[in-house]
Amino acid sequence: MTPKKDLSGRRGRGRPQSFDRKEALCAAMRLFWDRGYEGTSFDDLISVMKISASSFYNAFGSKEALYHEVIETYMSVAGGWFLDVLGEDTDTRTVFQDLTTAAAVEFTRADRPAGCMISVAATQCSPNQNRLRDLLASQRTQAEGAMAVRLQQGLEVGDLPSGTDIEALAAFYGSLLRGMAVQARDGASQERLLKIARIGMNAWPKA
Amino acid sequence: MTPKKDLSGRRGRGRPQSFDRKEALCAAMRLFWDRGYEGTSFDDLISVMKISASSFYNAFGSKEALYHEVIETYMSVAGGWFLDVLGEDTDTRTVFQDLTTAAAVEFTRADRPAGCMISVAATQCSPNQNRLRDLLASQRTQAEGAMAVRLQQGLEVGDLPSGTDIEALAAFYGSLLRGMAVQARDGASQERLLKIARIGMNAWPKA
DNA sequence: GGATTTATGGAGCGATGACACCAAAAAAAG
DNA sequence: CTTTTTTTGGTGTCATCGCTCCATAAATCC
Repeated sequence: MTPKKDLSGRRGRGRPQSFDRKEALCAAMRLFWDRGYEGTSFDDLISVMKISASSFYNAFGSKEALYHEVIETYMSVAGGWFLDVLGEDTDTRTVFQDLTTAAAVEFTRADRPAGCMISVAATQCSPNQNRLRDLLASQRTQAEGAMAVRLQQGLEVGDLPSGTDIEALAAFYGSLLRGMAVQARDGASQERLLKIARIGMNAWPKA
Repeated sequence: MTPKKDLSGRRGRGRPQSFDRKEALCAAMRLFWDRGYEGTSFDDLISVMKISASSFYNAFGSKEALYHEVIETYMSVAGGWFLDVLGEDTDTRTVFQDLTTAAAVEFTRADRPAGCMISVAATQCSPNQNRLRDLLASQRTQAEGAMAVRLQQGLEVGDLPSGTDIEALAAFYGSLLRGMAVQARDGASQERLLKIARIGMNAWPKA
């Protein structure tokens, strides 16, 4: 019988929100991106979001609910390049070349935390956070699935040698991207990542 | 003027330790490996180590000191295969082929947590743990350095085309291994990792 | 205007985190 | 034996965690 509070920030009757929901969400994203879920404390969150504890729960429900929203935001904003590149209208090899070089660039942007928020998140965590870990793992798997789909198209069009193991190739590029994300977190430069990307393309199947 | 308590478990005068230090260390390793530093609570630790809080501090000093010991243990025990393979007396390509396939095997052993404890650790963490994060990052860098050394030897012996960018190649295989470690954590099978390893060897420089 | 609805500020809560203290226990040294 | 040294069990501490409650403020609806 809970009336299911509306958290989406719609305008209506009562007192209006005194902060910008999207801004707060982005601030939270940066912090989660940098420190991970467990490494980000509640107090630090409301501090960078510039809201009070009550406003926080009123607007976002809970730390975990906020994190879910942040992931969605990340996927559509900061991680949007991924699906964009996969959707490019060129041959399959060029798509993956662009994918790896774009990763090198995106993982080392000065205005954002290094690496990919999803790739490096919650590979180890306390048992309380197992649900979150599984969610992130499934996001990673989905990303790989999207690559596999594009590769499959390439196979059908003849961009790849028939008999190519699509799943394996997707897994390879998935591994490479995740590894690059970790390297970026460890401080690797863009040039370094670009070199890795270039070498990674040498593994592209020969005709 | 602190007398610097001896924590190494030597035998001497007083009451003897009622537990096996190495066993406790290995139990701690498994837990840290599985859950990471911040994800592992003190109470869980002393529980799997089967010792009391006092014994814990008496024998290991602190949670962080224990973690450092665990890392050393990991490097010499569970991660020993890495330097072993790098030290193999064969041509450079075979060494790296063995390295990637060994990683696929070691990352998916049924008797241990999946992936590499160092590769997947503390890429995101709270500011309190920045020192630990930097330590782990430097361990990862060192591992890559060891690969670079072996590649350089290969270059000098003629196993690699002259002009090969050694640092970049080491970075590539470093990325690949880290990515494989994350995949393993996400539940990838050994077969899958072996395929990734095989594809990764296609990136090996052509003469 | 008053009633209603929603957001805010501030104080505080229970649980858990890592750790400290101390008296008792168990060994070697004399 | 006594003394000395070290480990152990049990309890307590202090900070932080994520979260809740409540009175008040600010908007809309009638």
